[in-house]
Amino acid sequence: MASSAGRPRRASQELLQEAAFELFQLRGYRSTTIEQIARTAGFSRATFFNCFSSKADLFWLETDTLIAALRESLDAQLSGENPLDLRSALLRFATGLGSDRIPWALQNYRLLEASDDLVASGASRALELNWAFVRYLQQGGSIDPIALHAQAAATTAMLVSALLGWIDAGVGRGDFGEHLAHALIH
Amino acid sequence: MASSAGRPRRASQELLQEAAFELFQLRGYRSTTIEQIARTAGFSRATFFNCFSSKADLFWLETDTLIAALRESLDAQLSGENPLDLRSALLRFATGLGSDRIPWALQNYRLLEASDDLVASGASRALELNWAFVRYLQQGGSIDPIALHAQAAATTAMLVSALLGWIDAGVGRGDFGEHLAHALIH
DNA sequence: CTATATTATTGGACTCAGTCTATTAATTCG
DNA sequence: CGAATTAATAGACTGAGTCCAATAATATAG
Repeated sequence: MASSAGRPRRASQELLQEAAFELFQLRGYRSTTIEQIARTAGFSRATFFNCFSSKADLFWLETDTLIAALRESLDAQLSGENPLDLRSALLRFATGLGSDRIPWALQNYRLLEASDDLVASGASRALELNWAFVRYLQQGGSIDPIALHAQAAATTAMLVSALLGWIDAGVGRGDFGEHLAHALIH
Repeated sequence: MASSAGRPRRASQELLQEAAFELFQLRGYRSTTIEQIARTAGFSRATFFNCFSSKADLFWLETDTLIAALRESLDAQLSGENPLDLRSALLRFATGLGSDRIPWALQNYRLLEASDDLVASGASRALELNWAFVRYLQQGGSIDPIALHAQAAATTAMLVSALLGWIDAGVGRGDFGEHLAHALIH
């Protein structure tokens, strides 16, 4: 078996992330160096780059799995009998979403302002969502491609806007689905 | 007079930009170093940072003046007698816009994919537009703030989507206003 | 038990962006 | 001519990200 050969793994994304978030809260994202993160977790800088390809990727770890879940949910819709329209499919996914499943990175999204690489990597996540929505709309009725891309982009923007607004609402915020329903016009 | 004292300026943003775009087309954005740009224009790396605070700022120079023009146009609307709604105000601005006034950077927006700092700086331009739209909508009717922010975000996204689609349409593309009218739903 | 293959960890060198400081060069004004 | 002012520059520094060579820890084959 190939998985049990060679020197066993000691480092993991989770261990590094744990150390990183502690330091981020202490000194902020920007002034926390990769060297510090790695050493705090008990590893070397080189090992950090065995687990993550950048400091920003570490930041988005949990968010990426949430996005993957959303994409799977959309795929499941499409392969079902009567797929919902995009708006309804998003609302269904959002309704099941408790405050406790929101990634640390999203809860602390204000950190984004502090660093260029965070903005860039955040934007690339938004673009990934956008492509998923484009594909979803393409499966539905055949619209003018310009309008289709515009609608996907609008949906992405409204989703992100709603998410950040919901997070800003603080601990007393209700269900995300309800909040999203207000934002997703048409 | 303070403007005529001291050593006269030789370097300018325009000179550096000219050299940069030539190199970008030759070797791409990422593999063109600031040192190369500065030396090609006949200056030192240090002087580059007297004119631009980053490599990305150089890229967006013309685009920033276009955005400023749009913002002025919106401000003029708001201070007039009967301000148009946001959609109409954007369409009016877009209609006067010929292919020749599109910045080099936007025409070559595919370079964005090559580099993180370009994505980040592009995203910050989009956010700037978004804030302008938020302010514009706030002057109009008083809507639910969630819906207002969502609509501003949607408008920003549709505008960018339409712009890139229009650029992709190539030399035969018609007026931008017409293209934008298809994308700006509701 | 020993040799070997395999994989993880590490150190170190390198490039480039961006920041900062001190120095030098070119000009105007008194 | 000298002083003040401002531009250009060199050079050192930090930190991200890449790359490679060396080493350490395991499994397995002989």
